[in-house]
Amino acid sequence: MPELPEVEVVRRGLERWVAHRIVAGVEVLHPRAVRRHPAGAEDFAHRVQGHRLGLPSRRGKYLWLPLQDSGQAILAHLGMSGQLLVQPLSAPTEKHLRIRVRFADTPTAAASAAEATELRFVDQRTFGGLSLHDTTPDGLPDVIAHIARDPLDPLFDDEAFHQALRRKRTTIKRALLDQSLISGVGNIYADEALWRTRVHYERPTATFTRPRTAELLTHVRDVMNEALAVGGTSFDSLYVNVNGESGYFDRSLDAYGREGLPCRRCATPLRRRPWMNRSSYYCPKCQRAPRVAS
DNA sequence: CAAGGCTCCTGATAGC
DNA sequence: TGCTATCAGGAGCCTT
Repeated sequence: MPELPEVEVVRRGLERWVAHRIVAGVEVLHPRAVRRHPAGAEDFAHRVQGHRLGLPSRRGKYLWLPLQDSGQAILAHLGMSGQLLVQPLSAPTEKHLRIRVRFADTPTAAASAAEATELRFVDQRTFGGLSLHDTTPDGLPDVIAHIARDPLDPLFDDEAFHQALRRKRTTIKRALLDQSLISGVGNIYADEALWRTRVHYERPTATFTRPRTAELLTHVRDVMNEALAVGGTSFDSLYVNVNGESGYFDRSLDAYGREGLPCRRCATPLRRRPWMNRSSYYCPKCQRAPRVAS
């Protein structure tokens, strides 16, 4: 379940291992992996071939690789289970390999042919994918213009976010997951930030005071930065960095996945509630349910 | 227009 | 043993 910290770990890996390399060829092994590329797999492969990759960027859970001197970028979303792996050419084909990107060069002059690497998009549940898009003057792929800046973006506007919460007629967890208000937050970090702020997931956003919004944003940023520092959250092999390694933040989670376990603040057993086709984990004592509007 | 619900997908796991 | 049901969930799209 890659959210902002996990995607940022992947972005950093791409920056180190594939930036500035020239694409020799692209092989699409599953059409669903390029479903956001309307012209299809063949068109995608053809248009990427021969271009040099620029520095990878990220907004929220989206990341993209600019194609130098083309005004276009390869946009990637990992969905539920997507992985971007930098693998030796000799590595066995993964069971869920969807797209393979070969390069014209080798990473260093000293690297032997056997050590040369390629980029692989592997995705078990096929919610993720790659696509090619024009970029706006500020370098953003045009199809994600509606995605808000994320809380780690220096240009994220805290006051505008607060005002948006005040205007909305919805509840706080829905707002945190609304990528057009704040991007990069998914189910795990939403539950973690709400637990830290002692706020119930169904609190109406219109009740948020400016200090409470500020506190929530601080906790969102803290939990994401702490996760980033240890390589992200991994429950299994579905989320890994570009070298196939797992992160360690799952050991630090206070709410998510802890149904029945004692709250680390007050020892009350945490609860899990079905919510929007997923689950919300919370402490029934620290995070009081809001009074139901009559 | 805003808000909320539906749907895509595969594999692990539980229950019978 | 082998079947079915359930769960994981991001975000585009559809309905209300």
